[in-house]
Parts: sequence; C-alpha cells; structure tokens
Amino acid sequence: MRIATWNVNSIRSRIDRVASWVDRHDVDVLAIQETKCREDQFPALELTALGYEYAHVGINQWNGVAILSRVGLEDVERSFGVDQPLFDDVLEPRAIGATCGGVRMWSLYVPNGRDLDHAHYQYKLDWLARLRSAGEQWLAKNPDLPIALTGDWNIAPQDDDVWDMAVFEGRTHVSEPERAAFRAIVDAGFSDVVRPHTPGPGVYTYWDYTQLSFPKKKGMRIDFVLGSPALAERVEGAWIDREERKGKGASDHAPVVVDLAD
DNA sequence: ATGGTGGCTGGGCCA
Repeated sequence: MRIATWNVNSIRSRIDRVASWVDRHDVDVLAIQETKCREDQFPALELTALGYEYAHVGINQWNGVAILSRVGLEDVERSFGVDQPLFDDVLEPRAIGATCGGVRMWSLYVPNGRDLDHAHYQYKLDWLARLRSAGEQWLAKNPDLPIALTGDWNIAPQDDDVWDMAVFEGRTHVSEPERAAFRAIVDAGFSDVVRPHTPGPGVYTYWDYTQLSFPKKKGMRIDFVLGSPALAERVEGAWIDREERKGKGASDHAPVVVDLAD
C-alpha cells in the first residue's frame, strides 16, 4: 500500500496536478494540507472519477485538510480531540483522521507560529502538546495499530533540515521549543519513517516561492510521516517527489511518499 | 532575463 502527504496550497488551484499525481503514482491514500476552501467548494468530481473517496474539513480560505483513499475511508474524525486548541476562538481545520486500508491516517497542518513573540507561536506549541497527548492515548489504547501522523509540521527538527541555519536565527521552525515538541511526539512512539530512506543534508520538502529558492536549492524539510511501531515495521521505502515542485503551477511543497508492506 | 511568489480575494492577510 502506498500512502503520501502533500501540502497542496489550495486544492482548487491544484486539482489537475493532484489528480494526475495520485493517478500516475498509484497512490492509495493521500493526506492533503492547505485545501484553502470550504467543504462545499472541494473539487470532488475529479477525484471520485479516479476511484477515490475523500473526507475534508474546511471553513474558509485558510488551512483545511483532507484525506483521499481508494482503499476505504472509515471512522472519520474532524479534529484530534474536543480539546484541540483554539486560535481567535476558532477551531481551525488543521487535523482530520480516517482509517484507510487498516491504517489510521492523520492529515495534519501544524500552525505556522509566525514569530517567536507572536501569540500564534504559543498556539503552535499548545497544538503540538495536545497532539502528543492524543497520540499517547491512541497508542496506549491500541499498541498494535498502524498509525500515520502525516503532514506539514512547520518544524525543521535538525539543523540540516534548512539550507542555512544562520538565516533562521531567531525565527520559527527551528527554535528549541518547537523541536522539543516534535521530539516529544517521537518519544511517545511515533518515528520518522521517511528520513532513513532520504538522508540529508540538502534533502527538503518545501521551497519558498520567492527569490528563486527552488533552483537555488534553498529549502526546508518540514513535511513528515511519523509512524507508530506497527506502521513503522511495515515501511518498505520512502521518497520525496521533488519533480512535483517543478514547473508552472507547482505547490511550494513536494509530496512525501511511503510504501507499506501489505 | 540586470530580475524574481502565490492564493484568496477584491486590500490585505497569510505563508
């Protein structure tokens, strides 16, 4: 079974690329981030025509996450808990879960944080702490369940996950509290199943649209698939499709793919 | 090529 995650930066503007990509690469389950639309605006036909079911949560032009599956889509949860943190009193659509082909799949869009002194930064840390708490409970309840925590984590856990640490001095994504929040989820039992198959340095999943970042190889590794022990032991390979970052109409993120033994 | 973001929306925010 092939699962993947991809921040598409608007599903409506990227629908042709997304449909073509999942079809071309025989993707069974795709976690999507930043759909940037309401649920009634989701371009479903192009995907259902290819044999995919989907679940989506979106309330406006911000955030929005979805899961596509052609191996079943059951037990959809539209957040990881009733206590999921709020920002500006809004429960932002940043997490959706579903069971697809026996895998508990989560599509996660971790808050960006904006700046170290911004309220959004604490929101990010709170959000990650809640996710860790939820993840611990899922594993405690069912230690043998294959769970995939996938998405745009907006964290570069290691120095070589950015092209130049000096540039990121004093900025989000690389701060110690963010890295600690990420490590806490790893320590809870969810390991990065992609990095062993895609060693750095210079291996990224995101390149800013500005300043010719992509051709200049100025990227960041911020999109991850963290797997529970039962998921991790089934991983046969993983890769980042940087080809998909090329050309006109590309998202600023590349898809991240994981192949699982059946 | 002496420059160089994109999306949603409708000016400004967000990333």
